[in-house]
Amino acid sequence: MRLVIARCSVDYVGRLTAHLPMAPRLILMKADGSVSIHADDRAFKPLNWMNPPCTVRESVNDDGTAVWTVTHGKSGEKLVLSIEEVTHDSSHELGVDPGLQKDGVEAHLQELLAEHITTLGEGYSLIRREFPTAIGPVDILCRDGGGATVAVELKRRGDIDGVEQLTRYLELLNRDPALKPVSGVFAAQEIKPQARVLATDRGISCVTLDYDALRGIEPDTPRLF
Amino acid sequence: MRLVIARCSVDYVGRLTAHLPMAPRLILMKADGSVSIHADDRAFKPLNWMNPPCTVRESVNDDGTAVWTVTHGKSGEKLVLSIEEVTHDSSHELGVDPGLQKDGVEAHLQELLAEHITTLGEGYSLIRREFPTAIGPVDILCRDGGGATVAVELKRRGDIDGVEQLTRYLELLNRDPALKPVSGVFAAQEIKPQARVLATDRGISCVTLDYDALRGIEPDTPRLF
DNA sequence: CCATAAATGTCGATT
DNA sequence: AATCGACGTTTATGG
Repeated sequence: MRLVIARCSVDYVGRLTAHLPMAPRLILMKADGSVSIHADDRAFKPLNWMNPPCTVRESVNDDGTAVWTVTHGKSGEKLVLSIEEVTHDSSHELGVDPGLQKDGVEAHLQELLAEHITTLGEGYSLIRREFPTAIGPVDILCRDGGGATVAVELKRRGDIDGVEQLTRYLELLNRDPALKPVSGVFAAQEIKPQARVLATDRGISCVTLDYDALRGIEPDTPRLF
Repeated sequence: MRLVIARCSVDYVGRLTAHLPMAPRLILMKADGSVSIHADDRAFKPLNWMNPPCTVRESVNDDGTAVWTVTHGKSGEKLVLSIEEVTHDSSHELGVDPGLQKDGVEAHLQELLAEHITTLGEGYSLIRREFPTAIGPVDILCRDGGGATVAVELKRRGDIDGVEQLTRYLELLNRDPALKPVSGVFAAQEIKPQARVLATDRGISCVTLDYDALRGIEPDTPRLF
């Protein structure tokens, strides 16, 4: 990883055209070949960047300023840096990162809810996760206490488009005489007010999930070992 | 801007839970208060980060390792860094960045299509761009060769939610006796297969736009100067 | 490699 | 504060 602090101007030509006037910035060049140009704000987001795989060509202008041309072969995108005043330039060997362990993303929620399907109501039973349809997999398909089919759409944050998604599934599933009638459950850690209104309006029930609680309790069908 | 290269382990608790085992990384602390932890890959995306406004508290463990606790007051998110071996630590004054000038393709596309409305078909004529409705402006409203109203939704990338958006407009517009019947056109530089399927199922036609071609040809109504 | 859905999405405008 | 739409979205995953 190479860290350069320098006054630079940048031009990007690719999916759009962008220009950065000359100013002091951080140029971050990673071992994966990526280049990103950071100001002292915008949180972790760079002003400009180039994703790998890309190649960097260094040249020198007539007036002595260095020019780095970063090219992304596949897409034809190009990033051109003119570098005036280098305040800092250091390289560091970091090695391969052991990587990030995440817990609490949608996949985990789905696992947990499938394991604790009675969270949705007394007598519920799982049919299957990722139930395939022509327009994509339904997160969870199950039966309610009365044996009727229930389609569950799962989100970490329940927004209006999640309700739309579930609505599409329900429409399709209810065309199948073997499954019909299929009701819908919109389950999320947090459900936005408007999403709740839309869901209710469409006869879809909303369930707010408590991840920590789900993780804490015993599974519906305890393991044998 | 402070750049620290150090062996560190990181724990994030907030919207999800995440853990990074001890390894050498870049810790980037910006003047805006943000903190981000980078490995030598993943392009410009950090392994972990905290957005401003947040506060950093430095303390020292019993075994002498430094612990930085980054707290986001509003959301309750927390980032805890244990720092073992600092290889590099430097600070740099960058000042306020003059900022990025973008010349987007996006806005231009609407202009071009409005100018070349016959791209959609023989005899098409523009009613207006950004036609206002109660749920937001329709990108382009026009008439087809037979004089019937056509609503156009325009995207750079045509995804399924663009079709949903257009569907909502169409439903609304078709309640207006003066406009009815209104048909829909989904126009984008690239249309995803699933979006195309959904659009077709709803009687919405799809048009793939060629930005360069649109820019190259003469306008339908040539300018007088 | 293409298509699709998730993301600690982020970011900005608007209500 | 919530919503909506755009993003050079990026990233992971499954076919």
